[in-house]
Amino acid sequence: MDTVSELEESGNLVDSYLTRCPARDVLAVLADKWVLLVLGVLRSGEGPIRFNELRRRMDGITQKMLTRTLRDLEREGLVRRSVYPTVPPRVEYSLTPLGQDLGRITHAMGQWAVRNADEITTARAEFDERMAREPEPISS
Amino acid sequence: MDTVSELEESGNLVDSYLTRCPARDVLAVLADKWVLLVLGVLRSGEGPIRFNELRRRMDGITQKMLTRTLRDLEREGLVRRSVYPTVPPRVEYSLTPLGQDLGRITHAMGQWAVRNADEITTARAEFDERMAREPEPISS
DNA sequence: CGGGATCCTAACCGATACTG
DNA sequence: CAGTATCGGTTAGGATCCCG
Repeated sequence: MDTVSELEESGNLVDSYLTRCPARDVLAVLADKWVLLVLGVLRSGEGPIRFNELRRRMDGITQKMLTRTLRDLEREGLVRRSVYPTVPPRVEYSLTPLGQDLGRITHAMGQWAVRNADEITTARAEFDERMAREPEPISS
Repeated sequence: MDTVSELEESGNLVDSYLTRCPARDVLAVLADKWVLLVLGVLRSGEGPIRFNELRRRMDGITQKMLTRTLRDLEREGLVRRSVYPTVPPRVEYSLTPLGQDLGRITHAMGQWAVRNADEITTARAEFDERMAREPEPISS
């Protein structure tokens, strides 16, 4: 019962995350573009991924942000960090079962973004052009 | 076959939103706690919702952020804004079909956060305590 | 009622340099 | 390789006042 479509049925809990509560705090942590991307990369591979490999797979992230994001995810129990004290050092990251569970949902979001990117880009352009023509909202 | 290049050459599906692209830009917009919450509130109701009603349903958001978030979502074609030039003014917000589609996924994220909030809170506490006891990472 | 316009502060985050 | 530490610019966003 982990799929999005099945989860969608459980509307009984009636959005209890909309008010200030621990669940909403969790949601606030997930609402981060780097978090979404890191989860995406980690779940896309077959096994653990090393730090710089991870970084190479994510165009645009700085070392600082990747470190911080991984640390946060590890703290939340979504990512496991394995250190092998060799030289040079070797640190591998992978998703915990909890992280894999969440990864299914974030991956669905990513796929949704891919599918609808064009439509959204178009909508954005139309909106901007409407605003350019009608500086003040006209009441029809 | 451990390397990325080999994985890519083998024709494995690579999440196309992980690299810089329009889809990733879309994802970055969705990666916002207010966006997630607004979508959650809009889809929870049965019909259009007025501005202050929306605000009341979301504990903690300021008028400024709600206005900006709604404007962004309208720009992306996810939210429809209907103005009735009565006095006092009446402005109603609702999800477009595209917004409803996305709302199913974000709602799944919200529900996931509700289900796993306790586990994450616990993991967080354990992590913090481990860091307090082991200031330097121990290789074991 | 549904915002817009300002001011102002905390935080974010990139860039850079250093380390085991 | 996989980070930590620090500086500094930019911004997010809260608080407040105002308006049609």
